[in-house]
Amino acid sequence: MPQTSPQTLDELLDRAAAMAGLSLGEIATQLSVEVPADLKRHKGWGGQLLELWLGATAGSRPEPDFPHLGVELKSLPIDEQGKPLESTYICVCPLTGLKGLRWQDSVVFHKLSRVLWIPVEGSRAIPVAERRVGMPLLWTPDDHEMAVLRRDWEELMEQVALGQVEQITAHQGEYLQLRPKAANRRVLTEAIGPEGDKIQTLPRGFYLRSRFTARLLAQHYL
DNA sequence: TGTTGATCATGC
DNA sequence: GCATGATCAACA
Repeated sequence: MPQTSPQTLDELLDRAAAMAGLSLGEIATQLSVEVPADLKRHKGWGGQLLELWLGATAGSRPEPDFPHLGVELKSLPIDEQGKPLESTYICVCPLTGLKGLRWQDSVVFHKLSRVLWIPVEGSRAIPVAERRVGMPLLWTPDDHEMAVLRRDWEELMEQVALGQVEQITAHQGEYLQLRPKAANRRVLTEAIGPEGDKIQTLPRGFYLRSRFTARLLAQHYL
């Protein structure tokens, strides 16, 4: 089924729809991929399985998974009630070279402009191979969502630009939050300091709160 | 029990 | 180290 990249949006959506109802084990078998016993040491396994099936190409580049279609793919782990179990990682947060950076030029804006959400059962009570894939949802933020995302982004980025990145907490932001994004707490990257100087700090990433993705799923599926 | 801060794997 | 894919697990 997979490997080649979908040429059109319809082709992508068809492939995604064809996955709905299948278990991760069934998909893995068709792709000749081994299923890990748990995800403790394979945290991105599910997402990468979906990428492989759907023919995503972007790899680790900071661009949408399907560049020619302008579509970002996100797997969304859900519980037995269909509610997201986790926040959703979007992209790293730039910490330097921020002069003149506008919302509409940001990676967050571009990645969230069109997202193909694929719910996947994520409860740890369900063996990984038995977790089922749900109906895909192609989503574009409506005006309200976009306005809130923009406000969150602008508030966070203003603090970053002002050298206050280390004062930012994951409590901030209504839909978007800024949290550590690194292999571990010893990782350092360059950022702007309080005096406009250069400092070394933990890399941060933008995440979508699960209460936001929960709202999104409820709106479109209920 | 929900969230925040920390962590794991991989490719380049 | 940075960017991708995320989930883990301690704590409020």
